[in-house]
Amino acid sequence: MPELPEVETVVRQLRPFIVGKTVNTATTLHKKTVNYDKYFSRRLQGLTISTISRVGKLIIISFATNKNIHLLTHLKMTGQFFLVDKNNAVVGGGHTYRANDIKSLPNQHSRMYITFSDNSKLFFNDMRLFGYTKLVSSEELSSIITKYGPEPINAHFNEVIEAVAKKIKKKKTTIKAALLDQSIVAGLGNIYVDEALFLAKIRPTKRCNTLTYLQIKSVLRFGGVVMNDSIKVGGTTFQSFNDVYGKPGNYTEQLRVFDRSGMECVNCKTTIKKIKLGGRGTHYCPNCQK
DNA sequence: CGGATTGTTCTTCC
DNA sequence: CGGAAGAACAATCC
Repeated sequence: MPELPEVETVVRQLRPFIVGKTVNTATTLHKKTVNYDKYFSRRLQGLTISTISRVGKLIIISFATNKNIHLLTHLKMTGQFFLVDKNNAVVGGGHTYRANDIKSLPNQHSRMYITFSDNSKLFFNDMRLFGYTKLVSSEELSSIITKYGPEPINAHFNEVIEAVAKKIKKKKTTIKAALLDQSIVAGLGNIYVDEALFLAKIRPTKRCNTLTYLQIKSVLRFGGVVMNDSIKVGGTTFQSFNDVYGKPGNYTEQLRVFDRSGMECVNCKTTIKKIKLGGRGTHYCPNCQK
């Protein structure tokens, strides 16, 4: 599930723990996770982490000692990081999508872990194996980043909102599909798209080219609002997302339509409807959203 | 047991 | 060539 706010939460929590640390060993437990890179461990060994950042939902770890190598992580649906101290205790304890299976790591969902020179560890767990942690050059990284559209939470988003709206207006797909397209705007996923469309009073099924510029800009701005609000409380917990300390985010209780099918609309008490759109569960209020 | 599940990428069709 | 739609990826949970 992790969307931009959850990824941002993870990055902020990992940052003080891993920046400045030096990789002693990297252990691959599942080859797919590291993109079948035979030299994954060898390439990471001895590198000192300088920064951890994020573009959309993609996590980027860079190194002071070799500026041409970057560790890219996409959590996809079920990827999770866990920090373990030098005594092998999961920092902060906690739980995951299965309440008690991170008491000792690695466990059956651990796919890769890094042991730092101080003997602390960073685990990457991923039940469904869609996520990855792979090494790329600076050139590869740049070409990957250029494929991402602007983020609605960016302070300068207003300067590009017209251009983004223009792009969306030209499309014939549903507005939901356009908002999920990371090359148009980065960061929104299934949850925050449904939330933003609710606040903008637009049905997810509406075709882009039938919306006004005002409507398109409205839903883009609301996308920024819901993601910013979510970041403030540590993201949304739904099924599998927990922060690196194993705690759930608190935005779940603020969701207005997502996962609320059959419940009353917070505005008008109409029953929230759930449909399938583009293969994704889609939630909306049939009265508020036109 | 059938159907559902958060994201992205590839394939197929037009 | 390009956009749109749907499948595929894998392992669960309900």
